[in-house]
Order: sequence, then C-alpha cells, then structure tokens
Amino acid sequence: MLTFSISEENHIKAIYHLQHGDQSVSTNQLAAELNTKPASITDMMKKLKAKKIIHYEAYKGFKLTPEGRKTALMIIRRHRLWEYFLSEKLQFSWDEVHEVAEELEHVSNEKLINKLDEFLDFPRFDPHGDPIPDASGKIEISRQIALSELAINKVAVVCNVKDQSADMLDLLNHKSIALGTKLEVKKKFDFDGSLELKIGKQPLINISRQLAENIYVKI
Amino acid sequence: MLTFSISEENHIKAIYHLQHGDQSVSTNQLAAELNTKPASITDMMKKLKAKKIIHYEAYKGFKLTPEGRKTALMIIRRHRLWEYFLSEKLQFSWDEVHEVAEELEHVSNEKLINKLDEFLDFPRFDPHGDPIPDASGKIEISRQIALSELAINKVAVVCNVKDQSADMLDLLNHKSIALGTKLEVKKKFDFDGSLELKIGKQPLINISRQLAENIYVKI
DNA sequence: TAATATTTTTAGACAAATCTAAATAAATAA
DNA sequence: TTATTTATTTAGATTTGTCTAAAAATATTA
Repeated sequence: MLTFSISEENHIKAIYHLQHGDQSVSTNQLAAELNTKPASITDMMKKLKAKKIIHYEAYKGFKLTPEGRKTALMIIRRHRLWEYFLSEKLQFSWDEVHEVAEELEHVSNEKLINKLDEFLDFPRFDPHGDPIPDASGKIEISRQIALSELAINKVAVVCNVKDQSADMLDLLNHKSIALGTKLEVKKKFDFDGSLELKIGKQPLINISRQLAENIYVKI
Repeated sequence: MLTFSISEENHIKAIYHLQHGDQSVSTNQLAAELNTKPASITDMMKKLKAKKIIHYEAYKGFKLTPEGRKTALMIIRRHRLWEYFLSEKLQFSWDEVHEVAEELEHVSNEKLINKLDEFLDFPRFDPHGDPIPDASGKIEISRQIALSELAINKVAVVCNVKDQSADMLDLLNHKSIALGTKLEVKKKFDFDGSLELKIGKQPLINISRQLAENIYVKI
C-alpha cells in the first residue's frame, strides 16, 4: 500500500481544497497556498504524478485522480476528527484546534482513526462546521453559503469561517459572532457590500462585505 | 525555544533509555538500539552536542545533559500519555499501543499534552506499568522488580514487560499472564532458573528463567 | 500578430539524514 | 609491549525536499 511523506500529504490536501470540486489547479496557486516556490511545486507534482495521485502534463495544471481524491479525503478525515476531539474532549477553543490538527493528521494508523471516530461517536461535522468523511471516504455535501450570499430575512447558523487569522477572530469576538450563532440579514448596502445583521434580540449590527465573505452559514 | 526533528527526538529518547540512570552510552549501542549505522550516530551526536543536549567527546561515549534529560522526559511523557489514551479510551490492546504512540509522541504541542493529561485524569502509569513523567518532568521511581527476583510466597502484580515481541506476547497469552495478573512464586529451580507460579486458583504453572527475567512486577 | 508580461519548468545548489568504505583510535591478547 | 581485533570517526555519496536564477512556454495587450 502506497504511503506518503508529510510533505506529500500536505500537497495532496491543498490540491483537494483548491480544486473546489473539479477545477484544475495551477502551479502558482498551489505555491501560494503552501507558502512555497513554484519550482518546488513542479518537483512535487512530478513525484505525485509518478505515484498516480494526480493527472499532470507540463504547463497544463493538475487534478487529483480518483486515488488521489481518496487519499485527500482520508487526510481530511483525520484532520477533522482530531479537531473534533480537541474541541469536544480537551476543551480547546475553536481557533486553536486547526494548528494542532495539522500535526496530528499525519499520524496515519488506520485503526487509530477508526477507533477515534467510534470514541467520538461518529461526529458528522468538525468544530468549524465542515463535514467529516467517513471510513470509506464518503463526505456529506454541506449546504454552506457565504454570509454575503444569504438572502434577506432568512435565518441561518454560523458554521464555518474561512480565514482564521487572529485579526479575524478578534473581530468576530468583538461582534459576538461565534460558531452556532443564529442570525438574519436585515439589509444589504450595494454601495460597499456591507450588511446589517440581527442576532437574537440584540440591536442590529453592521459588518463589512469582507467579513461577510469569510463567514459561512448553514441554511 | 529549541525544537527537535523526529530523528533527533528518537535519538534523545534512546540515549535516555540506554543510560539506565547515569551510565555513559556508546556509539555501537545506540546504533543497535535505533537500527542504524555507527557512522550515522556519530553525525547525530555532533549535532546534539552543538545543541547542548549531550556531553560528548570523540571516542568517549555520551550522556544527556540536564537539558537533554528534561527533553527526553517530555518525549517519554507524550509517549506514555498517548499509550494510556489508546488503551483506556480507544480500547487498543496492550501490545498495540506502543507502535502508534511512537508516532503520536512527536506531536509536540505543550497545551495538547497537558490537556490530554488532564482529560485522562493524570494517570501515573502507562499500560505497561511504566511511570508517566508529570508536566515538570518529575518521574516516579516505580517499585518494579523482575519476576525472577521476586521472593517465594510474596504476592505481586504484573506491571511491565520488557521484551514486547510478538513471540513474547504469544507466550504470555498462552500462559494466561497479562498486565494486572496477580501471582506468587511457589518454587525456584536453581538448575535452570525456572519458576513455578501460582495464579489465582489455577493449577501451578511453570515458566523459564528467560521469561521470568522479562516480566516485571510491582510489589 | 508582434511585443510584452506572466507562468511554469529546468538546471544546478543546499541542508538534513542517512549510507558505505576507508582511516584512525582504543582495547585486548599474544 | 607489540600485534591484532574492535569501536569509532572521517570522507564522500545518496535521497528528499527545498531554493534561486535562468530558460522556455503560454497568455495578454497594443
């Protein structure tokens, strides 16, 4: 059975995320995502091609093969199960889990992950609201949209945040927006894309387009 | 704060184990322990010396510095906490935990380990009966002796097994000896060092000196 | 469509961790 | 105490993953 180095796993996972379903990924895109140089990406793509993880022809971008996709889903499964564990069992806060899970995800013992899954009672979503693939690699399509896309007067629940920088989390905290927060868009300003939100019985608050594009809600 | 590669951590841990307290460790010893070549050990020792983890002069063997010992104890802490977790929470059997913990021990987030410790309710011994260092690196001196050293007619509890090869575990299984088994030595044969044991109400069983030297008991 | 800009790849270098083979130091035996 | 054996180190090579600088391919724009 094919095994992968930590670096290979990180590349596979990044390609999966950048594909957004079925789009082809470019060298520069992947280099940016992984904070590395385009030349390094080319090197790695040759290796992943040899391992039949991606389809790749020079200058043409790359896509995961079915095998590659399955590998990516297993890495994501590990990552999200550990995030759930950290949050649920070790009381890590929402914004702390990602960094630690980035390391834990590379421990690839299959029994470990399946037993962990069972111990956690087969959770379906991680603390950011992202779906957790099951042992066979099946993943739920979650009905998530950016808050900026939410229709006026429709109630939705915050389930995910794209950018998880400290600045972002500071702002969310200030606005009292957290995972699970129920909210409703009361007005959209076309001029700058800012929104007026209703959260519970609080007075309406205003958020920028930039923030709204980074908050995902489940409808 | 100094960080270590997985390979460096494995070397530090192995030196700690081979020191048995305060003995100096040789190049060949360490090479044998890590299934690597003496030349590779020399390379690594130069690096660890530069990081002030060991005392080392060419041809003179090596010993951990106080800093090195502390580092080793933290790695061992992680290892044993994960072993406890695997055994206690994920129902891994006693002989499966080591291999997985060898990987998990290199995830070095301090908060993770301290929270895990708390979640497990601060266990003092891992599933093999080895003591778990606390957050400050303190480690209990466990009152363990080889079964071959146990006095006649003194009840003791199996708490550790030195050699954990499949052959060894197969033999233990056959003899119905497991961690936590209460037993008593009823007779010692000086000729070959074999022992007659009483386990509960079962008929007496016989074990070889070699086996007795590899089973540790708490008195 | 020719010129320019951008993207991607190639060529060659480097650090980490390991190896083999040869050289050297230390230990042991004659 | 000299010769031999054993242990350790050095020298130089290899693999993996990365880099920079330059070349080549592709895309864009005038």
